[in-house]
Amino acid sequence: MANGGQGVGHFRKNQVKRFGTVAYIWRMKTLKMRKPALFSFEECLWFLNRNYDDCLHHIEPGQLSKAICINGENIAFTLRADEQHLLVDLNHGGGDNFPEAALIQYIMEWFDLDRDITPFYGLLEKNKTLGYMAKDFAGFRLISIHDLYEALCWSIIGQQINLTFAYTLKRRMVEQYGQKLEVNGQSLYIFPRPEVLQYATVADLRKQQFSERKAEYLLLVSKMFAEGSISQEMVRQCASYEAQVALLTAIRGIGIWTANYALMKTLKQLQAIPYGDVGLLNALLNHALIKDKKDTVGIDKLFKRFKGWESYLVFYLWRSLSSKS
DNA sequence: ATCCAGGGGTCAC
DNA sequence: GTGACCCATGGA
Repeated sequence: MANGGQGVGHFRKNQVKRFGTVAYIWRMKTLKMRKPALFSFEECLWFLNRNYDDCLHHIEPGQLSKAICINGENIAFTLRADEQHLLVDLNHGGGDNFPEAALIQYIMEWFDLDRDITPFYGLLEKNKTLGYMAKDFAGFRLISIHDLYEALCWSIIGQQINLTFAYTLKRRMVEQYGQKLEVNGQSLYIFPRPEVLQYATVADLRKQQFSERKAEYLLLVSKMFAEGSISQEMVRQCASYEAQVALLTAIRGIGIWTANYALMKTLKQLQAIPYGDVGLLNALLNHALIKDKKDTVGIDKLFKRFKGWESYLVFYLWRSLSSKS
């Protein structure tokens, strides 16, 4: 936690709010985190808000709200930014031992704030075709998914269907099996725990329009996480990146794409490339960096120049698929 | 209607 | 290890 320790909290106000017949009282507190160089909150916020309906956060102009579970406790927060800081408004259901340090750490990891991405920008600027990204996408960061289970479920959901539908499926799953926090009149959801989802049936998920296979994959992964036959720590402790890929792809439903996606988004293995990803391939075609979708030679050639920053290149290429117009 | 979507398993060779 | 085939369903 490089900058995280600088979080300075102070009470802002006390509020009483009513939801139905129940009144909740909570304190609002604002933490300040210094923004690192080459970080743009606006750029990340825009990406999170692209054209999709993500049920795991709520966005309003200039701010981003999310519910998470820290140390077994469900909390919610809202992120804003000023010139030099990220501002974190805490919404908390009670108790004086708010896990501030853990929340700051969460945000640091969410937007990859601990990383000096100067070397990546050096590589970008050297590239004739992609150099524009250093300017157009300045401050964009690898936005992570903290929980490996969630990342794997999300990538299984997203296999071979369009993203709009994928987000629809995720919302159905999360609204049925996840937890909901009502904050400032807004519903914020937390991704389901495997201990809960493991008891769903294929038929349950089929009703939500998951395919039979996907339902099987999701339930298998849920059972494995619930019983501990796979865990984030287990993957983290693998001796090598290759061993991590092997451990994950040994699970039915997790292929090379899914494994790399999860390793990139959760463990931030920057050498992870989600091979075969249609978005990646389309971005490469758009930039005329490959001849066709089978041009693996062209892909290898490009990524070789971005050694150690492959995931960042993938993420920036994905970013290039959506335009702000 | 037709092709595509941020794939993966299975099976033949 | 490579390639053909199937799965399933919404979007454009």
